[in-house]
Amino acid sequence: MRASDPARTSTRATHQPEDGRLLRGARSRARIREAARALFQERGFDAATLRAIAARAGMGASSIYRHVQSKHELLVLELADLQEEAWLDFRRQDVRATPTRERIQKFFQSQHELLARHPDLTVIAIRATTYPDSRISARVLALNDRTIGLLAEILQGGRAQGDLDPRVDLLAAARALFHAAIGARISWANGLLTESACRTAIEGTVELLFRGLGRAEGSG
Amino acid sequence: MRASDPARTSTRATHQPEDGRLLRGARSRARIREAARALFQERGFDAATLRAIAARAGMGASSIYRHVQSKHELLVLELADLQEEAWLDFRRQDVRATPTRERIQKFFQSQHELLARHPDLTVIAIRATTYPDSRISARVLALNDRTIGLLAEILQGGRAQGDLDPRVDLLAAARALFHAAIGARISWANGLLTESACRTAIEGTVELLFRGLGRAEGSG
DNA sequence: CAATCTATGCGATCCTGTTCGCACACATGC
DNA sequence: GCATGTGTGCGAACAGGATCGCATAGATTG
Repeated sequence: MRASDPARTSTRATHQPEDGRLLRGARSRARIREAARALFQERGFDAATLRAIAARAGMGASSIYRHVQSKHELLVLELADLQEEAWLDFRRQDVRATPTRERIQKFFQSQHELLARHPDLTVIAIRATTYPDSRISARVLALNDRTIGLLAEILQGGRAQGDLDPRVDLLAAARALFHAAIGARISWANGLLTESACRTAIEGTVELLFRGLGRAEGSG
Repeated sequence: MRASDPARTSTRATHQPEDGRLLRGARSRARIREAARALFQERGFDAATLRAIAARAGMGASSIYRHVQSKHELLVLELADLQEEAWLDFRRQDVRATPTRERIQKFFQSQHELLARHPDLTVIAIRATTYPDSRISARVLALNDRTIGLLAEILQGGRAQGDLDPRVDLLAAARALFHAAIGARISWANGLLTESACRTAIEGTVELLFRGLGRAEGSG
């Protein structure tokens, strides 16, 4: 087997925590991530060359692959951080008693606010999911699933309070919301939608799903 | 200005229709498309090298760029054909009098049947939309919009027959359906969903949107 | 026919993500 | 201290998509 496998974050049981090599590696990883983040922000993902990232991190390009499986992974790491941030942001201001629809809206707002500042994150993450046999693809999908899970959790709360039709498949609903939001963001990233139009579109989808498309007999 | 611009399909007014050069070009394009289609099918998009496509088409790799802007474009051409086929297939068996929900379901079935045979088409098309400054991205989005338009048209018919709540934004609904379907297909392409599970998921989304998420007072 | 323009084709080359083989540093076991 | 194993780094090389400059065949003009 090859020496180090970038997949695992090292630190085997046999190693002392102050192993010089591991410390060095950890510092390198930190420098790489910092360089990547800065360059993605400055030039965008595609224009941020791996060699440029490496240079800013003070190392050769190939060395990056000791710590990361692919360039996409660098972005996925950012995405994970940002998603965490969006969740914290949401949870901080979430009140479980508010109507479910509003809670969902708030969540998308939190997310949108952060994503709007990092145009690449959404789009390149989507791109990553189009390399089906790469491990990065699975990572992104897992992140997505976590977001979908949070949405489902909110919906679940709504059901418990009788806000929602008890028959609907909440996970399916969460997925639909999530993917619709992504669709809107792709349009935004491609310049077909302004940032606020994108937000409005997402809001519209939420309303749509909540109102229901079919004519509810007795509400027309 | 450069001589030939691959963007336009040549044939300027000044040229006779039997201009030998243009005929030759047309034949080359045909060979390229055939080679690309075959290799995409055999090996998948990523494994189908441009040099291999060129070889099978009987020309040098760089010559392809006389006729096409990028490798992605070769796929988009396939996608456009396939979409046309899906529409024809749908229209052939569509009966306007059937309930709207069923018509929508049928449409997705038509589409799904064709896409299931060409795993790359959906996924790589999505990837293409993640290169925001390329022209291919816009082409794919335009194709998507056409599909969304067709869905909206069906919904419109439903509204005319009183099947649907007159207040909903049909375009937004069409978009939501479309993007939810794409989301399911990405999962399918990544092996998280079997083909039939993917179809079921799409059906579920349609049902969901039609039933409506919010509790319709008087239906529980 | 000569001069010119245009559509097509080609090989060399570039760029960039990624892999490879080797070297070095540190840690561990004898 | 020496052999061995492991974590890290590097430069060279590879692969594949894209670009460039030049060549050629056919069309057009005079």
